[in-house]
Amino acid sequence: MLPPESSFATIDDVLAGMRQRGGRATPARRLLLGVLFRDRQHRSAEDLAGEVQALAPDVNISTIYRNLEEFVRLGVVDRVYFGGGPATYHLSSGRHGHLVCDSCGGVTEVPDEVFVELADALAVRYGFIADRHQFAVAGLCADCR
Amino acid sequence: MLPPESSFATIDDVLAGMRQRGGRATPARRLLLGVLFRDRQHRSAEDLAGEVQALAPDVNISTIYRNLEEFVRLGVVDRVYFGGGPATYHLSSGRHGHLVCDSCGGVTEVPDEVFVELADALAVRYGFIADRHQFAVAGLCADCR
DNA sequence: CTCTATGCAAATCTTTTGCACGAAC
DNA sequence: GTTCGTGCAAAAGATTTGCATAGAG
Repeated sequence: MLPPESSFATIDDVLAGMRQRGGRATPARRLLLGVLFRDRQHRSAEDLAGEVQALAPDVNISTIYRNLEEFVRLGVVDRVYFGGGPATYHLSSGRHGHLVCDSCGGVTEVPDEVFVELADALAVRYGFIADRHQFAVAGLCADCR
Repeated sequence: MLPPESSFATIDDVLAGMRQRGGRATPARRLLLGVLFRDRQHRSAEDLAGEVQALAPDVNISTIYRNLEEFVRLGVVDRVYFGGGPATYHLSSGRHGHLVCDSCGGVTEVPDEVFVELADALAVRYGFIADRHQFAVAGLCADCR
């Protein structure tokens, strides 16, 4: 019943997946994937662009956006919106939720199990299928309250 | 233990609250409150501006933003961010969560009870105090799946 | 050689801000 | 009369798009 975990374990896996769809393995994609695989934190498109540009200064941010979009479609990357700020992206790893602190902006990842009960209740009572990759709860973290 | 429900039942209640803080009861505020009280749906600042401007065409959208900000601070209005779109605002009514459909964009309000269990679990296990006015879960609604 | 991806610039959309004037108290 | 609120215009931040060209297959 659970949807499968991402089947892309390496950068070349992803690029192979893109080629199957008629896409191409470009240096910009390789670099962006390198940055995404190197560190699984939640980063904005601008952050990611900065890290890619440290390696290849003329990769444009519009290329970053276009490729992130593509990776999200492929299921390689999750996009999560926190509050009003920019979207954040991270490698689609184990299903998890996000606790976003309104005060310090910090993000805590919490395992999926915590949300199972809620997700089931929503399914049963409202016929609503929660997207478990996008769970984000706003509030105050332990440090800030 | 539960924080109190909003103590502003009418437009004049709110304006009185503003005066206590050294603020003023202006026509623009009265109109915006009128629009907010008339219909408790979730609307963007632009939507609200449109409805106010139908009554007073030269109320500027920056005034709408400034007043919404003020109302949020006062606890009169809740601001909720859905996905990447514009923030939505609605009168701070009974505590509730939001189910946002990724497909049709519809918003379903669900009573707070559904989230109590999760909020308690987050508090106990992570020391995280969830903001119950901002609960928003993304997924697919009953109609769209 | 073909067609996709990229760089660059400009456009779009949402929200915020500076400033001078008008209005509430 | 003060001080706060407003309109207007401009700025700011995030993201998207058009177009000509470079480059992957």
